[in-house]
Amino acid sequence: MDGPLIVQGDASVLLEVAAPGAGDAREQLARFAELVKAPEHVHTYRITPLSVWNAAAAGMRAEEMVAALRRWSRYQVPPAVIRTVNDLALRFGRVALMPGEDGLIRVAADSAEVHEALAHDRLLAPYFSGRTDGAEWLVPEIERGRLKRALAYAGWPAVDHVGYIDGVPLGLSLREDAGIRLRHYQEEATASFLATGEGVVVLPCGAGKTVVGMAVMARLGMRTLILVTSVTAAQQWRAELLDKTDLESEKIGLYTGRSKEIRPVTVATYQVLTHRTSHTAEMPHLGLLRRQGWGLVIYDEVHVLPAPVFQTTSEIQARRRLGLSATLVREDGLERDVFALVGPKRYDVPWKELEIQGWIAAAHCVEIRVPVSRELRMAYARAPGRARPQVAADNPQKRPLVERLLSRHRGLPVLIIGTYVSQLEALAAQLGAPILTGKTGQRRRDRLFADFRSGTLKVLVVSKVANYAVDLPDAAVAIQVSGSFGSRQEEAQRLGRILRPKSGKNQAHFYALVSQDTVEQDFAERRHLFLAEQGYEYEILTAKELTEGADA
DNA sequence: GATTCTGAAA
DNA sequence: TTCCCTTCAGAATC
Repeated sequence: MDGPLIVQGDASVLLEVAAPGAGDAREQLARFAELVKAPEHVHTYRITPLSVWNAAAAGMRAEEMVAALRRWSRYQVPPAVIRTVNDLALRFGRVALMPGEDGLIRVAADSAEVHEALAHDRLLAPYFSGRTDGAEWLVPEIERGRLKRALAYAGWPAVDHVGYIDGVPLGLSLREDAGIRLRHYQEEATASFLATGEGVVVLPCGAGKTVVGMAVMARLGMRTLILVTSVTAAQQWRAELLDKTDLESEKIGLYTGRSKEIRPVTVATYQVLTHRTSHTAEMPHLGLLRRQGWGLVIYDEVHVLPAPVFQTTSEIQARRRLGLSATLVREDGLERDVFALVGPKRYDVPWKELEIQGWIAAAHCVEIRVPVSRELRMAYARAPGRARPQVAADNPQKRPLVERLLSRHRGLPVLIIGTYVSQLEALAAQLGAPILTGKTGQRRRDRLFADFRSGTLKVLVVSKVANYAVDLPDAAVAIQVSGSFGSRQEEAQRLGRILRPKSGKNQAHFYALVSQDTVEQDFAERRHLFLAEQGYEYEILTAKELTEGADA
């Protein structure tokens, strides 16, 4: 009677963090349930259709999910929850899409009941009004994507056996002679993607997602379109391709605002694809995605894939599609579109596991509750709701704590990260550290990065550029002095800045400074979700405890 | 032709 | 709910 899980009838699951076996329980639970709350002692997970389907797509069976609940549950698992898990997991794959003739695909349910359910679903009616062939529906191939999306929203995610068209052949291979080898998890990720030809591979920052992309390209040997979030990321993909594969430089093209090269391997920004001159104008570059010849489309950072790209993606279901991401979490609720149109999750690995194997650094995460002076408390109370986050963040009592942390980690490279430029500018001036914001020109950026990398510069203050700048050097310590509206993605990015393996003790430190009893504390709690999801424990300290602890 | 600036969009 | 960063195209400048 001391299991770490409490499974409730509404399909929510409570995890008592300190209970024996909590670590193992979480690892198994996280494969098929979604974390929705993560305060100190009891974390709340929810079993959702999408969480179960993604687990099923990644190879987890219904019995394994039920067994995990039974094994770790403190009390008897409610039968309704077992039914829910079984029902959801078994729904995945009850409907199959198969190749047909005359530009049609066949849609088959595996039983009369499922067939009945589909036939009466209003979301699906538009697709099933045409021809049928016995127990199967015949749907035009062009509807393949929209149908899959509708099926996912209707609760019957389809397994797609229609197959893919091959792109124009393109020979390339990884430079194995130069020591470019796949790590075992990269090998597994590549294999699980290639077993189908669509889907998402989830790996932490710094774990070599691009290598998985290149391995897939090499095995397929076809022209490839790679979609990325920024010009810098595009340049990095090209550099990586040149470094790790035998592709010649003239076969790689960059398609951005500046250059419009279309080559056998083309790296394009999402932005250029979705750019339009006015609200109503069409998107002149979106056609790049539809061009003939691509045998593979890679969606880098698929968790930020913009909505218009989904639409076109639904039209190219006959191409192989690989999504790469550090997290499947989206803040806009389009997870189901990623699932239906790019594909389900094919592979992920808990960050903690990579940490144990030494592929990423271990992270010590601490939230420090900073007291709020009377004056600030008054200003906070008077401020209109929308101004409060900034008032709360801009707490002068954070500065001595930052200094404390700096002296504790003297000699290590430290990033001080925040949201509000004015706060950061003041802090940088007080600490005598240089600051990098969006306004900082590329030349100064390069110089700061170089100094930071070489170690002549130990402390760098950065604004939200830290969320975007892929060329920002890694650090061993991150101190977050303000964060925006509880974005889990942001937390993931910022933690990713310190996770690259360290020489010596493979240990990184992440501090979040939060004004006590303000909205900042609520935001922080939401952001922790991401960390807790990956199995990181968050230590919560008061400012007093921090100062006393530092002396010990 | 390359660089730098601008506003708009997201 | 915000603020921030980035990108794009087009125009101006050398």
